[in-house]
Amino acid sequence: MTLSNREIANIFDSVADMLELKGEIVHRVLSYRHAADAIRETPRSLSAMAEVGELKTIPSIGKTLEEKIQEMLATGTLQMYENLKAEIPPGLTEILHVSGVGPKRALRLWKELGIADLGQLKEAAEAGKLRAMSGMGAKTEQRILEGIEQLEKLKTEGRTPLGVALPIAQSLLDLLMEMPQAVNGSVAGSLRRARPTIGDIDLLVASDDPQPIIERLGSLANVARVLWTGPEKTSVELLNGKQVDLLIIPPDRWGAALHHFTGSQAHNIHFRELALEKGLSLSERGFKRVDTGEEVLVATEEEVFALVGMPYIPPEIREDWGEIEAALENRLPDLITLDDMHADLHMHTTWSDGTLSIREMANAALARGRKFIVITDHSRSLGITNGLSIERLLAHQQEIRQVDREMGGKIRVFHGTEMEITADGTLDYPDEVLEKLDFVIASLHTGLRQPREQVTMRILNAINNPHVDLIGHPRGQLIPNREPADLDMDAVFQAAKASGIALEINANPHRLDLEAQYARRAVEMGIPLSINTDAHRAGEMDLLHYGILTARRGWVEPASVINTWSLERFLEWAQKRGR
DNA sequence: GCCGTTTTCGGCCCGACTGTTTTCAGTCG
Repeated sequence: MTLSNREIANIFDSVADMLELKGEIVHRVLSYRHAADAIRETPRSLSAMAEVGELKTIPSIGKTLEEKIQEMLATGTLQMYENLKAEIPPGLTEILHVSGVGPKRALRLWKELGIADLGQLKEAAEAGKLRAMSGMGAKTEQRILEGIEQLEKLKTEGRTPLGVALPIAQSLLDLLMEMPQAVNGSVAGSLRRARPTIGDIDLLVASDDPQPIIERLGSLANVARVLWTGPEKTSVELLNGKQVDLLIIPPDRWGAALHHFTGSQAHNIHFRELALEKGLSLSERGFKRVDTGEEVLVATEEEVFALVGMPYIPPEIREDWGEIEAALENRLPDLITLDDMHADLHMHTTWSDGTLSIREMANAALARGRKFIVITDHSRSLGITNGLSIERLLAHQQEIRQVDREMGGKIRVFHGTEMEITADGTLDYPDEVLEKLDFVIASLHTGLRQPREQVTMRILNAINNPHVDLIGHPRGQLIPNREPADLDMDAVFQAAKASGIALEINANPHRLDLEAQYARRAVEMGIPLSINTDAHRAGEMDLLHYGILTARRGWVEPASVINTWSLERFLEWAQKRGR
């Protein structure tokens, strides 16, 4: 059984933890961590890359780690890891992830108190045994207990989906920006980069008078308690348990601060190295000339980039996935925006599990400026959604044609389906039915936990059917708690490329599927993408921007997305696909 | 362990906060 990318990344992270506990130099530890992160963000399978000798094209993978990956692929294990596990109790790496416990403390907890896992740490802290150690007091003990609580909560609840955090953050920020002292404001952190899930909500406000703004946040209705407050920052916990960190920045330092707190950390490190090459040391407070020590304040992010000699890099792609090199060479992508979109090719009505009629959905789409839509109710085998029998599918078409006529050309309404790829891989409607439809989506909703070969075979079968135009939410993940299906994405992309089919970026914030790195790979291979809301009610049509954010993270330009095409071009493309 | 128009060795971002110190190590983002 070949190890997956995820499993290999997890082993590298464990190795990093154990090396850190052993007191290994920090840069060696970081090499393993960076490699683990890079592997998680790699859209191709390591085994396929190993076969063609391309492992070293992954950033942070050099000769040594390439060999270790090859060893894992060949043997299913890593001897070095096994040796480390014999030396360091594996449970000890768990307590390394408690906030307030680093490698030094973890090691001392083990050696001096015999604590080897999270449970033992909790027990000892509750019994007040930690404060006996030199350098540890009651406060540290308390902080560790809170850290354990936080970690346990994260395990049960998972991270916060973007679609939950962003509206909360934006509404809090709007309230703070009503203050006369607030000059400028932004969400920051992974939320501004639009990662699919985030930890804490980071807010930045520019002002010369922090206190009133800090007090305002603490007094808002959905704030449960103030966790901590200082002269320029504060942390609060919302009623829903989410933590919000607010930082107030002097307006003349805004650019540097916003850049710093947007990250990612990897982007910042790389960017600062470049700044140093230009004799500039960059921190969240601004630049400093290395030779004279003179401060150079930057009020806008544009100036931050300009001082290091590059154009503005949009926040969504600041992950150190090559954006800095691209900026230096003036080949940043012209990222897609919401304004580029004028079609939605995936939505449901009361014919299956939607809440509005075809007519109501058409009007809702028209009100949002869409020029054409496809009604794609579920197919017959998905009984729980009231999926359409062939007879109902044909009646469905009649009503759609009627609504399309009624709309008088203000918006075009087409007839499609979101057809099940059933558990045995057959498609839910025969070809002679599919060829009557304007547009066919095929999706997996069942059997997502099947073994890799089986689930991949099913999706390839759909891709290879000439009547299928789009694979809906290809990986089947649900954010934050359902993992994607174990698909061989290299095979999926190759088949998609060969068949000319499109792949979806499902805009629903619980899906965001394809995720950014896969979207980017698809574009690189010349596979068309389609960004759709999968709306079951009118309001869900307003979630389109999450799909746009995801596409932007994947370096997607408008031309790669069929929803940006003219009606004529879309129809011509769909015609060519077997009908 | 990675990486390279100041390359194959010697670097590897930067500052703030915390608690327990007696001048700073450890941790965090």
